Amino acid sequence: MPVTDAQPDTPPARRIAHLDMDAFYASVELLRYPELRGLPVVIGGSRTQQPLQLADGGRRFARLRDYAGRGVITTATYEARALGVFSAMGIMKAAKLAPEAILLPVDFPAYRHYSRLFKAAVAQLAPQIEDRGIDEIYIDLSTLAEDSRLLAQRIKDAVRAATGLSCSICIAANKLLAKIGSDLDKPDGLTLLNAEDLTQRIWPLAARKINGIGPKASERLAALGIHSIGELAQAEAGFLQHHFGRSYGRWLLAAAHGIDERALSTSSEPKSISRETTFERDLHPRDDRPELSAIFTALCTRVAEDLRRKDYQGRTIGIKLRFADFQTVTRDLTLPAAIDDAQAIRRAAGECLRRVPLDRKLRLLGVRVSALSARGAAEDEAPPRQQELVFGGSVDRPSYSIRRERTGDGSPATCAGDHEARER
DNA sequence: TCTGGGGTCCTAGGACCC
DNA sequence: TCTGGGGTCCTAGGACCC
Repeated sequence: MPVTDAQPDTPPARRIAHLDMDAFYASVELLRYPELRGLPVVIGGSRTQQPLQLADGGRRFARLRDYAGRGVITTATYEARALGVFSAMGIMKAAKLAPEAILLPVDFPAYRHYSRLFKAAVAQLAPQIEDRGIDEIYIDLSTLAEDSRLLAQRIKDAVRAATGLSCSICIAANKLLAKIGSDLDKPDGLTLLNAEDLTQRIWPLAARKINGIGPKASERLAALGIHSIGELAQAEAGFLQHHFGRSYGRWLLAAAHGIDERALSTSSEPKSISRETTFERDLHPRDDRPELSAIFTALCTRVAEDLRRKDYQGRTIGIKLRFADFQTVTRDLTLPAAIDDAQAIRRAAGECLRRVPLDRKLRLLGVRVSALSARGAAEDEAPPRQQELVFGGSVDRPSYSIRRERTGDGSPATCAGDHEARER
């Protein structure tokens, strides 16, 4: 028999690693402030004070109890987590649990620097990498020959050599399992999962541990008596599809059985660029109009700077408002051509704003640009008409329909197409 | 002393086209 | 005029992730 490549029933086994840096932001800060090692330290807050340099060479750090404001915790060291303090917790709440914990401001440039270092170190050993944010990646090891444990240890060593930081890593058959596995032995973990581990090590875990089952879905599952991944795996397909829809229901069951065929996505383009801010105090569109107006314009300016820096422009401009009661609304507007300058963004965002009734206090304002394209040919557009830029006010230009404008300017293919349609 | 900021993806309805 | 249907674009909201 000639050798063929047809082996339909046994696809080659994949080896996928998930690597997650341990308490990443906090660990970077400990490199800078080694005297904080072993202490409960949290990173977060919007206006957190920098450590104070003392005359004797020492430093004075802010404590959680000193904080007043609306910030949340971004990262906590394991010592702080032991006190019940976790990511996304309001700082004021965390201060009740651990008033003496050290509080440091976030320093994204520093974290991005270490992020690049660890990713570059891994890429030296295994180039097939999917970026999953600042502190985690997937790595496809399928084409490498080396033993999994040795490979994982080499990757961990390389990350530590490049950054001085520890990470947790899991090698499994797919992204879903590798992601769950990297959390099993944190910090500084090294976990290998094979097919037999599914029932023993995965099924006892909470369904919430599956990437894609969030707070809402896990709550609904719990209401149906499903708490663990194993319980989810035993559920009837029809039952899950009835309660969660066809698509999500099917996915839930497959995930619980450890099935995940997704390939790594080794490159991607941004889909949107946005800036938003939560105010220190709630602002009223009428009483605080000048302040809101200034914030709104500043957000547009920052988005425009981001676009320029990254060489993108966008056709869809959107706003996000969060009222004092936390109700959130969005409005967006698609323009005939992509833009990237602050004034044009401000005008379009202003149009969006006029479609929201502004009768209540706001806590957040955001501006987003999507439908992005690389900045290039279409840079020379007619200069935008001057208009008064006021927050939510009546601007003397009438609100306009983009849909009308688009059909109005007549795309070349329209007429011929119309005829053909009527012929039928 | 409630609840950050930057993202992605999905759903669903209406407009519009063929 | 109603019937029928598929496809795309736009908009709004929501779940989820880091």
